[in-house]
Amino acid sequence: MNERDCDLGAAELEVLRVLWDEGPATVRDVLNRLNERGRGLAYTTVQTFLTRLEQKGFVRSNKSDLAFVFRAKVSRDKISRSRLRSLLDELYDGAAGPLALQLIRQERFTRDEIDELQKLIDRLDSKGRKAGR
Amino acid sequence: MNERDCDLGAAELEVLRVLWDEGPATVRDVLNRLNERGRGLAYTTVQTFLTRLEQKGFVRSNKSDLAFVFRAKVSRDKISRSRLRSLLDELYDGAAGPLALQLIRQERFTRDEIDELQKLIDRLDSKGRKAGR
DNA sequence: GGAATCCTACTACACCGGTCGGAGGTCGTC
DNA sequence: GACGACCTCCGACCGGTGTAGTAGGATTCC
Repeated sequence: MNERDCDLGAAELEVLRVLWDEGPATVRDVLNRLNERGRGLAYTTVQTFLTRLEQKGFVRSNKSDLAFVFRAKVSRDKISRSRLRSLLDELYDGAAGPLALQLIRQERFTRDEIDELQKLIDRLDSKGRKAGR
Repeated sequence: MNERDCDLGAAELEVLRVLWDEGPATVRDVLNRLNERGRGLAYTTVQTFLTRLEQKGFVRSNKSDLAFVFRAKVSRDKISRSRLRSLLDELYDGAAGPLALQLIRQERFTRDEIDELQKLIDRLDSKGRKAGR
């Protein structure tokens, strides 16, 4: 679950996202969903991705009535954490500071997100201060 | 400079990092640096990476005295921004909030970084408040 | 001047990820 | 009971990335 991160190609991730967003789905479901989004793929391509995802342990399937139904075995958060970690390691030897600052500077946030961030920073702040002296 | 992001493999990035950290360097310099870090590579492998990086526009070289000297053409920040953006797009359709929260929750920060984060949040906060009402 | 050393250029190869096509089952319908 | 619509399984292809070997020019050093 650590190294596996990079085992996920961009297209495979797209497919996984459909499962996250839509819940359990068949090959055809996923295909339709992707086509709606303008991603033109062949049926068998999607199938390939799903079976590869299953081999890699990101997805599991049950044979239902007519077709296999696939569902995600890993959460978006888990992948996100792992990806984030890789990014930090690859670029900053694991230091989170630079990326965090960049992220806050560069991107936009909602009111709620800002409040939540504020809360988190407060916590860090007080903890740091206590430990620091 | 946008799509190019993914044009950078993990190993290529390692090489680029040496140029960021050490400044301009020859193939041998980079090789030595990587070997010090326990990364065992053949001379020609490093050479391949450097020439590929040059073809892709991430690096440029000048023939100096004996050997070519390579230097980075893109900054770590630029790559970082681009990578971060990809991550956001791939996982959250570009929304920065979830990742920011995760980052702050999951990672550790120095006192200075916390202070800096606090400053940035303050700015967001006041701006948001003004615009919000 | 021949050996050792260093550099560059070119080629090679395997693996992975993105993309499909075809062969061969099952099921509903006319 | 043949046809069409689906589904699954398996194999294939191609480009990119990681990794390296070899050939051959230049420099140095005895």
